[in-house]
Amino acid sequence: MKHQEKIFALIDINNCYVSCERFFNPRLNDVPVIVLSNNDGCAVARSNESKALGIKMGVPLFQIKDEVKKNNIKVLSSNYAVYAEMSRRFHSILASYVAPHEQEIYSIDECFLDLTSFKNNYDLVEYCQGMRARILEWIGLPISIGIGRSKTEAKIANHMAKKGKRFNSVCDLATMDPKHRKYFWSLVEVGEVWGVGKKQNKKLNDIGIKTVLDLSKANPPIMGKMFTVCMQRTVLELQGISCMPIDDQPKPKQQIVASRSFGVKITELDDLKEAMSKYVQDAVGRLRKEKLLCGVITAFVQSNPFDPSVPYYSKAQTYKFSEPTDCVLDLVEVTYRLLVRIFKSGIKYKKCGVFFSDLISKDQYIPDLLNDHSQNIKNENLMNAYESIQYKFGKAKISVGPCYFKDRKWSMSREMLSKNYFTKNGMIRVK
DNA sequence: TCTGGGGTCCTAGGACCC
DNA sequence: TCTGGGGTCCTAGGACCC
Repeated sequence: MKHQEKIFALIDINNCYVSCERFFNPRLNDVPVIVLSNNDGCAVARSNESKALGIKMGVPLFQIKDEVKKNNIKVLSSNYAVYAEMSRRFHSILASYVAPHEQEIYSIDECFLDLTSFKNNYDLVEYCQGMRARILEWIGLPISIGIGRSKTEAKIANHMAKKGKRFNSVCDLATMDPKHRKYFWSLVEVGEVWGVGKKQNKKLNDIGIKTVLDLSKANPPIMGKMFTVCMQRTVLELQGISCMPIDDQPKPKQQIVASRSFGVKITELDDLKEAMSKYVQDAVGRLRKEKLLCGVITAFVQSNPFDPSVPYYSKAQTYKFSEPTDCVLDLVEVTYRLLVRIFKSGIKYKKCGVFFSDLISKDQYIPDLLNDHSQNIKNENLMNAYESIQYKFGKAKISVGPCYFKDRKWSMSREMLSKNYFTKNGMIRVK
């Protein structure tokens, strides 16, 4: 049987966080802009003007402060509440183009669509240009679209759509003349391929595979042996054989992590406790939203790994619950006990956090017959009341520990934060 | 002075079992 | 004297992604 050719599109928001900020503040248009990571640490989004100035992805702000000043680069703290709402709208518009099983929400700013059923009756480039125009008109975000016979090829096509002016932001590798495809691929470094990171890039270069074209010509089983099964799949995907289907129903989470670096160094156990309890409450919020229970909790603390003047301190402790839980009181209490065990005085702490793992679905969990189930019911009532109060009156009204008070020592810095342009119902604020 | 946070998957190796 | 081998599960660590 002939291999059934699939068609995928990868749609992403150009310079996502910068584009979101520009939608609400047009004065940021046509000037260099960067958006920083938490704590105003690194540049995680750059406008094209900033990229042209040579600002690299992930570079710490303090290393580029001269360039920022000289070129009058606009610098913003990240405003995830706004980006998340813009992302929701982006994905929901794309959902209107395909059946539910044909859309995969890959990340905050990326989405795969399976367009196989459109290939015979539509000009795909024209169709995708329509999407682009609609997203720009409806939510003001610029996007790029790559089309390919596999997800990996669609990713490369997306890269080309951004780099090559001739493509006008939509690049279709699936129907491109193979001669042209080969030519373009000879110009793209192999490190651009989805799944090829720094280490593998080097290893590939060492054996003479330098471009996408080189990798596409490799022998899949041999590459599987020399590297991993993932690499084998990547080569096959570049050869037009789709190995990764659309994942329209993401698996339930396997772990939940909540952690932050501190704005200043922390030395006191009490401050760590406050910070930890906030992170636990954040993680519990996500746990309950996904209707999961936590079986294992890990708490960790770290000093600054970049400070060469003191030895790096990093410690973690894990606790397994006899019965999985989503009760914030249990989880905070255990975290405190773990924290006491990993705390060492005299250390300047830079970061701490918690991992929840061994997550199981609340609906499928069968409680131990020998345990007292009445406590679970009490806990659930407590949690519901707790969450209702927070929703109605704000998080600062009730919490475990004083962690939602403003201006805690350990709070992260966000000195260049834009407004929250949305209300809690997702409406745009007018004032 | 100042360096993000939240994830997934794969592999190798050890323990254990029959 | 000769001393198997296949399977599973778990964990730590690595690599990668956005």
